Amino acid sequence: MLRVRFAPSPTGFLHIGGARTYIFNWLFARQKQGTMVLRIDDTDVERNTEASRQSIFEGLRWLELPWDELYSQSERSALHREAAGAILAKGLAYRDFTPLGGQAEEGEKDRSGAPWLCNPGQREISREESDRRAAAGEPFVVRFRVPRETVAEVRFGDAVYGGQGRSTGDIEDFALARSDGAPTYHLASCADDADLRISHIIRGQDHLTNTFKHVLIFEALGVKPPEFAHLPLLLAPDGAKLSKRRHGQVVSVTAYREAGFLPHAFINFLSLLGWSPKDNREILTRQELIELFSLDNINRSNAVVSFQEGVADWPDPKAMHLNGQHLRALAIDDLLPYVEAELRAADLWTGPDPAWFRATVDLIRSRYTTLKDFSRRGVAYFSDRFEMEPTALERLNALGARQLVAELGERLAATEEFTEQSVEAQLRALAAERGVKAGVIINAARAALTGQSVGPSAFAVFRAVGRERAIARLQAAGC
RNA sequence: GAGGACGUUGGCAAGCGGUCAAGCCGCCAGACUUUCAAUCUGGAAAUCGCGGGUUCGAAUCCCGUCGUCCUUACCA
Repeated sequence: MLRVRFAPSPTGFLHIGGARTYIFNWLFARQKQGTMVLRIDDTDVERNTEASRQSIFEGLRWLELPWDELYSQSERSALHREAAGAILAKGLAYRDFTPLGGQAEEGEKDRSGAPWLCNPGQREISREESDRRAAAGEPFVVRFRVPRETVAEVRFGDAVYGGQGRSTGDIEDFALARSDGAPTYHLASCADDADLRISHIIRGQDHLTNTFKHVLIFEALGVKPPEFAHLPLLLAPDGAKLSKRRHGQVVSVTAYREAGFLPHAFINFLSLLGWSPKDNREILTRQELIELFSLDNINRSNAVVSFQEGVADWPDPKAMHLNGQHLRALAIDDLLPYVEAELRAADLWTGPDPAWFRATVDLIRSRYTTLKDFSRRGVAYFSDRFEMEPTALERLNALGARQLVAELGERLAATEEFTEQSVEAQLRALAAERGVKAGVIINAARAALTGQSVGPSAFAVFRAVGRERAIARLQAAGC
């Protein structure tokens, strides 16, 4: 049974790198009929925040990619202590009584020589002495006894980066438990992965070198290590790792939601960062993504998210393009709920006639790229609170267009029939009578009806706006 | 400093020893159109980080070098 997990630590909002990791795990799990585990790695009590925890749930829920099981590491500390105790009992770890800060006291770490491996003498303390000092209350940190005498190299295979090996002489005696008894990330993570029977660990490449330690822990626990797949990192345009501090909101998942992204379009965009189906296809449905996803097709090089740094928090242009594509490709009925939510959020929801709403959304969506466009560029369709844009004003001011538009309004008011065909006939008749190009009135009418110089076919706009509102707007534009 | 990973046009990304190095986004132009978008067509943009080597032939193999990133905490 395949089981994967996403294990964020709640120390900041959910960023797009984390979201991509979750997406890859989810896709893999769904493809293999496996289980998606969400585990909040909150072992660092100091840095955890409830807001961050909520941000993770909020972001993940928005993606509409549900997890199957949920855990919090803080609720499993008994398991972690037990694991640390077991490794210690086996002699594969030892207590280090070096006072806290013993290393860092000299200030800057000495980077000029061989790497630090362990504190002198601590490895050799006998079990009896160790037990005695611990019982006496002397503080200690539990360190893994990296088997340098018996094992020359630690190895593991990575589905993305291939076979990895590292000399035990390059692996320091890392901590398993802190002096307050709390487990470290490495221990808690591995103990949980073992207990939760995680079969594949798919995570960021920043953990690639940590994996040697993890392999050691799994083996010490008497468990076969899971399969590993490390993902290339996501970088900012300047090549730096994405960070909230430096790059602001663009790196947070909620920023995309607020920018009017369709969850799936965002997923599609992220799935193409560090992975590709290799067959030129890019606009992919969720089902296609599930079917096509493969660990083998994950790249090894880091990918840059191309947002405009400094200018504004503007998403990657390709993400925008993908969103526009999905906005058009989605079955209209599947799109409606998103548009309704957007209009409600913008206080533009008036509970319109479903058939009208459906037709109108379908009419205008072809030139929109985000959900935000419905509440901004689309205001004139859903409310009367719209403003005349400068370019629209130009249309109205052309060649006495205002008078023509007002007259068209009067003629429409005098007729009962109001269809795209009837309006067009009347408009063209008016143009012919006045010796004006129909286009002038058409463009002016669109401007009067929507406040914009661009938009759908003007006659379709008449139908969408409706007879009463159209007449009123035409006449208002006349004066 | 040490260990590791990576380096194909502005971004994503095909390519895995053999045509003028795919495709997408973005950019420019044309077509279509009552406008815009979409769509279609065309264009500009890469000495495949750099230097050696192997080979009849290298982005693809080898060596070196530079750059970037990761790890090197009682943070995850």
